[in-house]
Amino acid sequence: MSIRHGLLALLARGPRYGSRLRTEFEARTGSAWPLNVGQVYTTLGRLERDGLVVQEGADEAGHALYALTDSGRAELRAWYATPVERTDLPRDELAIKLAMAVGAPGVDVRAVTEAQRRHLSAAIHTYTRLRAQALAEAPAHRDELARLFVLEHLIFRTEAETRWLDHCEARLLRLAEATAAKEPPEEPPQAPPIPPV
Amino acid sequence: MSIRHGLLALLARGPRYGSRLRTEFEARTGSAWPLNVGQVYTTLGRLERDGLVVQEGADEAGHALYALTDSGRAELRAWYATPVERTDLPRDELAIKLAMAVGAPGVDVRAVTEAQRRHLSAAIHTYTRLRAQALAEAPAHRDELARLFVLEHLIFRTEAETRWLDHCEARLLRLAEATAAKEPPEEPPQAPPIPPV
DNA sequence: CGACACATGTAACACGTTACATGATTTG
DNA sequence: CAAATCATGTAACGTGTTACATGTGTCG
Repeated sequence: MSIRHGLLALLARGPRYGSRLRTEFEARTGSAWPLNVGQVYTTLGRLERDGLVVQEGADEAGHALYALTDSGRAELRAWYATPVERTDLPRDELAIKLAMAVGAPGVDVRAVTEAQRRHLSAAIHTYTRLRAQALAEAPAHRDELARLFVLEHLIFRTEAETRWLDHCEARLLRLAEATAAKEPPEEPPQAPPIPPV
Repeated sequence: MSIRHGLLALLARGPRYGSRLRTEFEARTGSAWPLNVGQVYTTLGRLERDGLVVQEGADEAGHALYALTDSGRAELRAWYATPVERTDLPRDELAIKLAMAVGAPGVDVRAVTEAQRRHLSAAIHTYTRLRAQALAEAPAHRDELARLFVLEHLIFRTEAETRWLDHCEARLLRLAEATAAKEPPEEPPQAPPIPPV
């Protein structure tokens, strides 16, 4: 639902045509998440279907303009006002991969984390370079600032992921040492209950 | 694609039936990302369609068993060996929301971050409570450990998001003070070029 | 004129998700 | 026996995504 709301947000500045929405979207997200042009039109179609947007009139240049409806404005207001729920975060692939790797037959958890860590390192490097460059040229207004925020979001997230990997490895090491003497039992008799979240 | 690979990973321990796969999946992800049973069957169907899995034989109890094919094993090996690419991370809704909120008409960025921060706070609280409880009862093996990792992943990520919000607010404040004297220009003449990532 | 970029769609598909429809088995 | 639970599907939909088909300018 990110694209839907992103487009609504851009339309809040006034009517826009499809191609321009793509440009502005990427200007703010800094091409961290590139947006296919076709996607804009399909999404606009669905927004129109749901009554959040109407196609009305045209540009001086003849571009087909889309504008918010009252419902659209209401939806947008609600989006800003409501925090992103913990429950609608998408599944994190890395977390799932590691969760599955623990104790899996023929899987070297260390190799998995190692490979991922290298990748994260490279990513951090790229991000910080971009950030320095973004900061150099006056992080003044609007789009530049938005782009900087997105970039820093990626940096914070990547750093956290790196620290998490370290943490997991450390715990695995400690556990391996602790159970070095007595051979660990192969299979627990029953699956333990799942704690509610 | 997380579910596909998650199921493949679980099948690496041996043939399983659908309902059991769901139980084991949630046992490892700690119900952070609950999995509808129906989803297991639809996904198994698609895995079978793609030749990564075959339905073969039955349980003593008559449960229909699914097993990995060679392709399935290869796919799984590739999954573990390849790091999660930066480019296939899903769009982050919070990042997009903030990027859109910057300088948006009639939007109080501060209110947005404030609401989100409250939510993150509550989440951290819940997570750490669960974590303490998980650590208390011997974080011994397999599923328990996996669940702990997932939980800690959520904690690290949430903390990072909180710090990021702080960071954004601080920057906004500084910027507001700096431009308090001279009124900021409303619209930059041209959209700046998008830096490659 | 030909190449290129811009602008607008649309068709097709993948995955995730839920709701519903059935059997079979257990248990009060 | 009735109710609850387990197990297995399937139908239907939503979003995201890409590939393709055009038209319309512009510029060398």
